[in-house]
Formats: sequence, C-alpha cells, structure tokens
Amino acid sequence: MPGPAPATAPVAPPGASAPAPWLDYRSVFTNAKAGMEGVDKEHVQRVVYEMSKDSAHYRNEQRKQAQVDARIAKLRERSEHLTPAELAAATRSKLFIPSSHSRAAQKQVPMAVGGMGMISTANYVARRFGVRSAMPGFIGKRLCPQLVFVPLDFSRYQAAAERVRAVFRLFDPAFETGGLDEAALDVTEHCSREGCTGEQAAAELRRLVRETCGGLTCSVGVAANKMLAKADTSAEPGRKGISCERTFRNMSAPAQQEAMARQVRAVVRVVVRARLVESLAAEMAEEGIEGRNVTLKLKLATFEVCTRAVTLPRHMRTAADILPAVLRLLRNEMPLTLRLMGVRMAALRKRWPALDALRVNAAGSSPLARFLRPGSSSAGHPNSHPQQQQQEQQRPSTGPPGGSGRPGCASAPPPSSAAAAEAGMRPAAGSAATRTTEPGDSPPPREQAAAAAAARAAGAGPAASGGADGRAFGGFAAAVAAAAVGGAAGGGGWGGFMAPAVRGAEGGGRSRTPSPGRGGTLGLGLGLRPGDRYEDRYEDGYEDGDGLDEEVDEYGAQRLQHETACDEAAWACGDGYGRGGMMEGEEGEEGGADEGQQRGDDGDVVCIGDGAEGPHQAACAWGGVLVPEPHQGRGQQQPLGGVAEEGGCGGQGAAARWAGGGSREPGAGGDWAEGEAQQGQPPAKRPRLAQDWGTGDACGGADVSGAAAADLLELGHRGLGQQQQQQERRQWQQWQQQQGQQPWEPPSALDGGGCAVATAAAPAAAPAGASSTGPGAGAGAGGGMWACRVCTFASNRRQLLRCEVCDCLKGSTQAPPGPPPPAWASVAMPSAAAGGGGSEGGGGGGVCPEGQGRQRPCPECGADVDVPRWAEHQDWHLALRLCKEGMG
DNA sequence: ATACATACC
DNA sequence: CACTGGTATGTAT
Repeated sequence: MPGPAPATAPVAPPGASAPAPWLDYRSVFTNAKAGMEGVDKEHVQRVVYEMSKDSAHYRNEQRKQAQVDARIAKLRERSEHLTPAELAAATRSKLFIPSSHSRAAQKQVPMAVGGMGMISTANYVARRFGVRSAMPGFIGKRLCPQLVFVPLDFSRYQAAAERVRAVFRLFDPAFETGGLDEAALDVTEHCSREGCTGEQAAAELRRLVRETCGGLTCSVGVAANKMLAKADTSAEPGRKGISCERTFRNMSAPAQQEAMARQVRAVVRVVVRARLVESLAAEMAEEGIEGRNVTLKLKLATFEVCTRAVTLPRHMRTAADILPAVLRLLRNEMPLTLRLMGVRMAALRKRWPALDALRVNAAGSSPLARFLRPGSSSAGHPNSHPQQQQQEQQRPSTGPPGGSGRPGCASAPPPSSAAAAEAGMRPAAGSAATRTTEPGDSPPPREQAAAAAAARAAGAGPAASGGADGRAFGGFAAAVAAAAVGGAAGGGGWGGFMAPAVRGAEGGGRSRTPSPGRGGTLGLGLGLRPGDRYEDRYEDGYEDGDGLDEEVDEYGAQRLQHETACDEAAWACGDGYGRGGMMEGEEGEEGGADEGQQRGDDGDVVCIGDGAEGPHQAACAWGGVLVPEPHQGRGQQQPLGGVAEEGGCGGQGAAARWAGGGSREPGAGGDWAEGEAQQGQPPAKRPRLAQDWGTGDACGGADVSGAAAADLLELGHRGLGQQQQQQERRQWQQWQQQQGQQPWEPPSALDGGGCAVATAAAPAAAPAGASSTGPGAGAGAGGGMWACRVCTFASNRRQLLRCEVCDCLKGSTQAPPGPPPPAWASVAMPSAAAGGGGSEGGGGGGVCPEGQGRQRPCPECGADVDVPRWAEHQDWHLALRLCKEGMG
C-alpha cells in the first residue's frame, strides 16, 4: 500500500541565487482540501513547478497572477465599505458519486477520475500524494506513479444525481444545482415548516440520501448566503446558456502571411470539422431551445482566453444560422494560433412552448410524450446540466421510439466514432486546383435549391416554417425525428451543413508530419507555403490529415487566394448558405451521404443552409438584398478579409495585429511577425471590437446612410466612442510601425475580396425574398451600408459579386429557381415586436419595420397573426401537429 | 443592454 | 507528450 511519496531527490537544485522558486508559484494544488492533511506541500509544489515552469500554460498563469495581484491591490484601497451579508439558512451538499471499483480497492489504490490531461477528482488515497481535482493527469502521475485513472462515466453520475435530486426537492423544490454533484438548497422554509434548525435539516438530508439513494453519501453544510437568500425561487431554474468547446492538438508551424487566404479557409474548415456549431445546434434542437446571443470562445496557444459575442437579431437555432455569426466573429480575430475553440448560445428561450403545454397533458402515455418527458432521454431536465457532448453523440442513432425508420435523418450527427462519422464522407479532392464533383455528391446547389423550392411550394406554410427544409413531415417517425434531431435541423436530418470533404484516417498513407509546433495545438490561421502540408488531430482520437493535406503549388496558391476571396464574398452575402439546402441521405445509407455540398470544390467551403428558415434564405441567408451595381473599384483592391496582401496583414480585424504582431513572446504564436524586435509593449488588451456591429437593432433595418455610413466605414464600428477608437487606433499604429508592419486599419464589416465590391443602395425595407428579384432592385437609395434583416450585422457594405478576375457574377444575383418565396417568409423574424415574443425584455427594441403592425392570415387556422409573431405562431402549429401525431 | 473576462465545479 | 468543458455572473462600456 502506497504511502505518501517521500520527497524524491530534489528535482532542481536549490540554487542560491533563486532559492526555491517553486514557493513563489502559487498554484491551487496546495490549498487545504479534505483528505490532504499531512501532504508534503513543498514537495507537491516543487513537482508542479518543475513540470510546469517551461510551459505556455505556466507563463499564462504568471500573467494572470500578475493581474490578480494588481486587482487585489486596487481593491484593498477601497475595502472600507463592506456590507454584511444577509442571513439565510442554506445548505450546500456535496455528493460522493459511486465508482465502479470495489470499496476495498477505493480505499487502497490511489485513483483519479479523468486522464493524463485532466483530473476531475481523486480519492483520498491519491490525495495524500497531493493529487487532486483540476490537476493535469501527468502531474498527478508524477506525484503518484501508482495512480490509477478511472475514466469518466457520465451516465452513471447522471443517474445517481437524479435520485438524489429527488430528495433535495423535499427540502427545497427550487433548489439550485451546481453541476452533477452539487446543489444548494434554501431550507429556510423547510425549517420553519418543520420547526427545525438548519443543522437538523442537514442531518435529515444526509440521512435521507443515504437511505434512499443506494448508500450514496453527501456532505451537507449549512451556511448563510446572501445570494441564496435573495434567489428568486419562483423563476424557472432553466439554463441560461449552452455551449460546446473543443481543444485541439497539433499545431503547424507558423508561416508567413502570404497564405492568409488559406487561413480563412482553414478556419472555416476547422470550425466545421470541430463540429462545434453542429453539435450545439443538435443539442439545442434536442432541448427545444433557441438563442439570441452567440459567443465565440478562443483559447490561444498561449492559454490566453478571449471571447467574442454578438447578439442576433432574432432567436436562432440552426447550424446554418449560427455558423455565419461564428465565422464572422472568428474572421475578425485572425490570424490566430488556437488551442481551443468554443461556441456558446445564450439568451435562450423555449422553442416549443406549445409542446411544453401539451407535454404536461400527455400524461406520459404517448410515445411522443414518453420521449419528451424529462428523464426518459438524456435530454435536458430542468434541473440537470447538459450532458457532455460526447455522450450526447453516443446516443443510439435510432432516435426516439418508432423513429428509426428514417436513417438518413435520425442518425444524424456523425458522432460517436469519428471513423464512423467519416466513413461515409467523400474523400477529399486532391489539390485545390483539381476539383471535381464526385459521384457520391449531393446534387449541385442549383438542383438542391430547386428541389427545396419545389418542396416548399408543395408543402408550403407551417411545414416550411417548422424546418425540415421544405420537406413535409412524413408521419410520426419523421416528426419525432424532426423534433428530436432538429426540427430545426432540417437538412439532411440535422445540423444542416456540410462538413468538408474530409476523409478519416483510415485511408492509407500517413502524411508527413509538418509541424514542429510546440505542444499540440491545431495551428489556425497559420497558413501554408507552397509545398507545405498540414495535419491535425483532435484530442478525441479523431485523426485525419490525409484528407486535408494539400500540396500547394504556386498556381494552386494563387488560385486558392482568388477562390477564397470569391467564396468569402459569396459567403458574406449569404450565397454560400442560402442555396443548396441539405439533401436527405440516401435511404439506408449510413451517415455520410446526407451531407450536401455547396460547391464542387474540395469542400472547404461549407455548405450550409438547410432552407429551414424558409425562402428568405434562398435569396440570402442573411436576408441581404443583392444589388448588381456596376462595380466601383476601390483604388487598391483589398482582398477579402484583408488578407493575401504581400507584406502586410491587411485590413483584417484588430485582433490579427494582436495575435500576430503583438506577440508577447517572440516565437510563441506570433512568429508571423517576423523578426520583430521586441521593443515596447503592445497595448495591454486587444482592442474590443465594436460593441455592436449592428446588434439587436438589426431588425430595425434602418438604412445607414450618408454621414452615418461614412462614420461606420471610417470607424469600422460604432460601439466605441470616437475618441477612444482613435486612441486605440493610434496605439496600434504606433505599435505596428515599431514592429515594421503596415499600420493598422480599422476593420470594416465586409470588405470586398478578389471580387469587386460596389457600394450601392437598397431600401432596407425591401422584403428580402421579394426584392431578390431583380437587378437594380434597390439601387439608388443612397447610403452604401445596409442592415441585414436576418443576421446580426447592420453595417454590411453593399456587395457586388462580379468577380474582377473571372468576370463572372458570383452570388445570388438572380432570383432563385422555383416560385418566388412567399412574402411572409421575409418577415419571419419576430424580434420582440407586438406582444413580446417571449424572451427578450427588449421591448421596444428591434422592431421589424415590415412586420410591425401587420397581420397575415394563418393558412392553418385562418387567424390573423401579427407578422412579428408569425414564426412563433407557426411553431405552435407544428408543435400541435407533432403532439397529435404522437398521440395517434 | 452588450460584450467580455472570469469564477466555479 | 500532457493543464478540460460546461456554466453562471460580475464589470466596464
């Protein structure tokens, strides 16, 4: 039986000049914690220090520590006015969740739940070695070589937690959960009811849990807590946000900015392949929620974390809707060297209010109700935290009861095993220069669009509104599948967008490993030089490279640049998303074929657009109106994303300069600022982007014009005061000049790419669908900026998609094939108008100029419906239908 | 009201 | 080799 590790030979000699530097390293791992009495703290500290001191993580910790110190100093100065907390009886319990190991083993063998990467918790045996939660596994292993790792098993935890929560409810029906194993109960009422003290309640709680939950124990403490006292117990405890993030491995060596064009592409690719957005969309669909805030989280190779967020003009839920916002945020941060990326939705609301109502009535007898009932699936329970994504994905693909009849749909997110996920995907096309459409491909976009349009025409009305890409729901199975997988998901059964043509690792030769990258982080925004290859790998073991490796020759690079710019322009106008909805997978074919592909290229351009949002997408995913105006070249053509310009990082987002040029540590993630003489410091923080690039009010649709437009163009954003803006700008320019870089220019919303950009004008009020009809539709209104009425971005610059290089028109400059979209589709953006769509207090806020005050008869019930609430109304019908079908 | 950093488990 | 992922909340603007 292992004992506490004796201090081994000193890992580092106690140098006279720097005596015991580890003592200065303030890590949390030596704080007091249950079971850690008698641990040789100094030993632990030294080991942690020695294993950490050369890492980026360590440097980041130091940086943070300095910040904290500064903050504390500041707080000290004004710490005179402290108010006493209110008192309330509250308990906080901590569950000890069962392990699959025998009790005896647990008592003797040092165990840690987790792995080499991270330890979630450790048993007391392990703690005596200094092993504890939140410690990276490899350090734990060093502290305690005999340490046994126990993999996480969320289903067990979930089940156990559910049982215990039932007990909690007896004491406080509105208790708050703090994750799987923790809860906070306000027992004030319980105590007064029972005439007991807090301590007595705690004892009772412990006893009940022990006796009714299979021997589970929990520790309960009673505390006074202002927060709890004030907690609004009447409010729905519902979750406030939902997110998905992933850490990458492998980092390619930074290259020069010449290949920035590739970065755009690489970023898209990574976003898509990481399945962040789709996973999120799938999860939201499953929960029946939609959200209005999108947050992008980035952790750089340096471990610095930053988030970027936007508020959407309306609630959204599909991958097709979320991804553009994510890309948009991301693009403004490039180039980046990323270690982690996450996407979060917040400002959530229920998507199926009607379903909720019916769920209550359904008494659990119907398959649907059973399926929907909390707890019957791992779907969200009001008091439960979301499962790990991994687990979500491992849910049997058969879907809900009776829902297995539609493989292409319900088996959705590729999931559990990467191999399976990739199995069905088409192999990557070779180089960028040789692109073909392969046999297994979905029909070309046009056809898809036509099909979708036809389907819409046929199934018009609510079905289209409800999602499903214009496909009518086909009976119960399909309906449930739709409800389960997306309803939202529409296309191809789910997320609605296409993963790029990537092949799993199963296919043959390994590529040579490129990156001498430090550590393992996926290099993002690093670009490739001709001849470079690049490979990446996710931590879940999903590995590929073959599909992504590309030889880039000179021609290819050029072409890539051009195409990227075009793609980007098209994307920016929604073309990449609006068209070519997803196609259903071939019946009986597993997984793969249900992904549509937007372009016939090598798949880097994402095909999004499930069409679920209805016809306005067919014109422009974001509702933008394309106006084919004669191109007005700008003096110097700026490639989209401000990239690919020799010798500079171009006009890309502010962060680019930060991430690249401003690298604090030469060589770490910022190598592209070549040969920088580290003189002076960059501004402490990366400048904030606009606090609104056009947020909530986007739906207001006011056409920004004249002086305002000029300001916008000039400033790039309007969230910052002019003064501050200018100051930041000067700072940056100075810094950059010091670094020998081109001076920074403020980002502008949508710079034109290789494709020409024209500024034209269109009345923002023109219905998206209707106005997509013709050239010149909106020309002449003056302004040059337009507010997209679907997406977040109110300061879009009018785009013309005539490509200067190939002289072809790119983008949806023509009305999409098929019947013109019904007028209502263009205003299916509730935006808190009449009656308040529910969630946002936004009140008078974004009011859709079209919808406001207008009504349309509902084809379903004939009632006159406020246009701003149209979508909600249709959702209601759909929900009703689903329930009826479900109850047969 | 937003955007974002940060704390917490 | 190796330092999470999910959530809520506080704070500056």
